[in-house]
Amino acid sequence: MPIWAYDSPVARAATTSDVFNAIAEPQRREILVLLRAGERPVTELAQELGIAQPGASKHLRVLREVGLVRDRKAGKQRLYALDARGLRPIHEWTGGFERFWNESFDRLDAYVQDLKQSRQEE
Amino acid sequence: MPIWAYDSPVARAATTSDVFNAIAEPQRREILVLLRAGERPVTELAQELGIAQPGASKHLRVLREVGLVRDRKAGKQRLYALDARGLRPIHEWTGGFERFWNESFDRLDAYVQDLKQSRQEE
DNA sequence: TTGACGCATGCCGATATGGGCATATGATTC
DNA sequence: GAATCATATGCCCATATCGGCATGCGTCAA
Repeated sequence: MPIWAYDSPVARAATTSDVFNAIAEPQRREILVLLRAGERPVTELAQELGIAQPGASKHLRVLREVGLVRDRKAGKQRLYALDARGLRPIHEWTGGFERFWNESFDRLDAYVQDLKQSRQEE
Repeated sequence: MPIWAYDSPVARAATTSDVFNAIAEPQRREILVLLRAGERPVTELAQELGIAQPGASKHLRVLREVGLVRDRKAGKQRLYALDARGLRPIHEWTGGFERFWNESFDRLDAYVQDLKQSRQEE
C-alpha cells in the first residue's frame, strides 16, 4: 500500500480557495468593509485595523487567493481593491434560508417554549 | 508580572459563538441544508453526510452553540431542527456588498479608476 | 550607489480543528 | 435489572491558523 493511501487526519478546509473560510476571520471582514471606500495600500489598512503590517499582508493574501480582493502596484505601494463578486454565492446561500427566519414568530416562540419543556438537561 | 499578562498567541476565533465560523465548515452547511426538510435525528444526518455518528454530533454541537439548530428529545432519539435566524446577519452583511458585485464588469476597470479618484477626497 | 520605504515571506509558539475510536451517558424494552 | 439502541464525550493525531519578529526584495529618492 503506497504511502499516500494512508488516512491522514484533516484539520480544516484550507482557508485558501474557500470564501466561507476567508470571511470567517473578523479582521478579514473588516478589511473588505474598509475596501468598500476604495483602494488602499497595505500599511494604511494595517493601521486602521490596529495590527502589524505583516498581519495585514497575510490576511490580504488569503482574500486575494479566494478572489475577494485585487491588487495593483502603484510605485512603492501596492493598492488593494475590493472584488465582491465572491460574496454573492454566500449571500445567495444564506438567502436560501430566508423563508425559515421569516417564519411566523408566534409559532417559533411556541416552538421554543416547547423545547424548554421537553428539555430537562443542560 | 502575573502569568495571565503574557501575550498568548491566538490561533483562530473559536468556531463556537461565531456563526461565520460555524458555517465555514462544508459539512455543517450541508447539515443546515438537510434540516430545511425538517427535524432529523443525529444518526440519520450522519448517514446522509456519509460521516460517522460522533462526527455528526460534534458538528451539531457547534451549530447548536451558535444557535443555528435546536434539539429536542424524542424518546431515545434527539431531533435536531433548523433555526435559521442566525443566518440573517450574514445574509445582510454580504448584502452590504451587493452594489459592488452588481457593477457591470466591463466597467469594473473603469470603476477601479474611479475609485482611484474618489479616494483623494477622504 | 546607498539608503529608506512599503510589502511579502519564512519561522516559531500556542491553540483550535476535524476525523477516527473507544467509551460514557440516557432512555427504552425485556 | 440487563441488554440494547441513540448520542455525547474524551483522547490522539496531523494539520491549519494567527500573531509577532526578523528578514528578503523591489522601488524611489538623494
